[in-house]
Amino acid sequence: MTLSEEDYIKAIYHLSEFNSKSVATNAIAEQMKTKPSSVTDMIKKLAEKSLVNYKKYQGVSLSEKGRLVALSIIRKHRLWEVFLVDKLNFSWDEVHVVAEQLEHIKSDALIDKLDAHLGFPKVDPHGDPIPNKDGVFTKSVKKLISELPVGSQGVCVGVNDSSAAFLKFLDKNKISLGDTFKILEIEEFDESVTISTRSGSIRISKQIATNLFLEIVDVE
Amino acid sequence: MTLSEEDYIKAIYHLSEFNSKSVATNAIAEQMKTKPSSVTDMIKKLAEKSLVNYKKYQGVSLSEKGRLVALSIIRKHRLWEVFLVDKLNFSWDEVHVVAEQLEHIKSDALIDKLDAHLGFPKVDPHGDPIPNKDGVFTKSVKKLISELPVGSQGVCVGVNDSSAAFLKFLDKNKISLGDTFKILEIEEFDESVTISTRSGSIRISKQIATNLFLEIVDVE
DNA sequence: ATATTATTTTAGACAAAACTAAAAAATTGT
DNA sequence: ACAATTTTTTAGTTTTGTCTAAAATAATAT
Repeated sequence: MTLSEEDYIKAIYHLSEFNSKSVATNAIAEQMKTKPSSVTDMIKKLAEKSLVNYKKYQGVSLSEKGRLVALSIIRKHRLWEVFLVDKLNFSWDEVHVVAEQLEHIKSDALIDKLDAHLGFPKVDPHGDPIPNKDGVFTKSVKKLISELPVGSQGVCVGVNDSSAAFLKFLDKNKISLGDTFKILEIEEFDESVTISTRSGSIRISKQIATNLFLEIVDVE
Repeated sequence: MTLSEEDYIKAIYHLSEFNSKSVATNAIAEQMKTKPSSVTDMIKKLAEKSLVNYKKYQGVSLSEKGRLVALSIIRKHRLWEVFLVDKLNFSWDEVHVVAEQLEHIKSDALIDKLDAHLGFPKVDPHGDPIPNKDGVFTKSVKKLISELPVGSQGVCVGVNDSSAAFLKFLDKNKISLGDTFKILEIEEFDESVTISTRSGSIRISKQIATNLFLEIVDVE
């Protein structure tokens, strides 16, 4: 597989991740920052190799073979992200670009050993699940803290309100994207939530809880 | 820099590492497993970018700029080799192929952090020195144990005699390529040598000492 | 010294992956 | 329903790195 082919497969995977229908040529062109005509050319090549299902003017979808290729690239990408953050002390938001290069390194032994070295992580630093060797993974869901029951656990991946005041609050309370939180208790009276963080547990108001997204795995 | 350009630069560096004269087109073609005509084409491109000094029919040599590019690739290659052996438990002889891919990853921050993570190693698992960011490195020399004075230290990188009997002896005494040895004592009477290994110290006969190569750094 | 051999370069072609411009098909608006 | 618009595909180039075949230069041998 060429580097370029792998990038197309990945793009098609991500574009069909949620709607699961066939993907438009234009959409791929936009994602890949290229022209629709180039996309058509590449799709034909991928169809030749039966990595995608393709009929003229009807868009494309990944074949089962293509889906497994996509998942193996995503597995590599996410494992490298864990490595960069956990072992090399990169921050949460710096790792994507480098991982885009590392994901194309071809060596099964390397990925197996990297996986073991990292302690077989289940999610990457953004809270996204890491597929196993056979492409199996637990889907994750992004939810507001206020929507979650006691006992839930997840990685903080986003905010609803990005006002300076709110970000300042987060900073003061040592809450950063990429942190793992667990819901310990929900106060019936005012719906404030107690969450555990690395540095202890804190109580946050309902208003805060409706502005913080957690990425949850294992919820099915 | 293209992947291909980087490979040519590296090939030219390695071919001129010892004789330091200009390198023949044919030699590069052989190293790169390609045809001389392709080499000429690429050399012209590298000359355009003033990475090499080139005059028709006269061979090529790296410019200072080219030499620094070569050393930065070699730095990356050797750091990754250390990572693969020290952190991922690859063995000595498995790492080269994977490192050939990893050396092309473009990110200064990555290499800096990898270097720190590995504890700023001076040599790779083969005993070859790792250039620093500015391309400075201590040359290494390959010598027989019998040629070295007491106090020398180096990585075992090769054998003179590769008979089954000799290799069996090495195995029995837990001597493997990639091990680091130090010369503790040389017995005047029979020129036998005591060396320290990871698992203690052993005495080897002169015959053994004239059949084991160490790669020595810092001898200059 | 010059004929023979070996090396290196040129010229012309090809495959991969992109592009532009134009044609074909599908979708949308009235 | 059909004209206008949008999307997709085709056709023909371009660039990068390779190739083969042939020409040019250098090295060698008698």
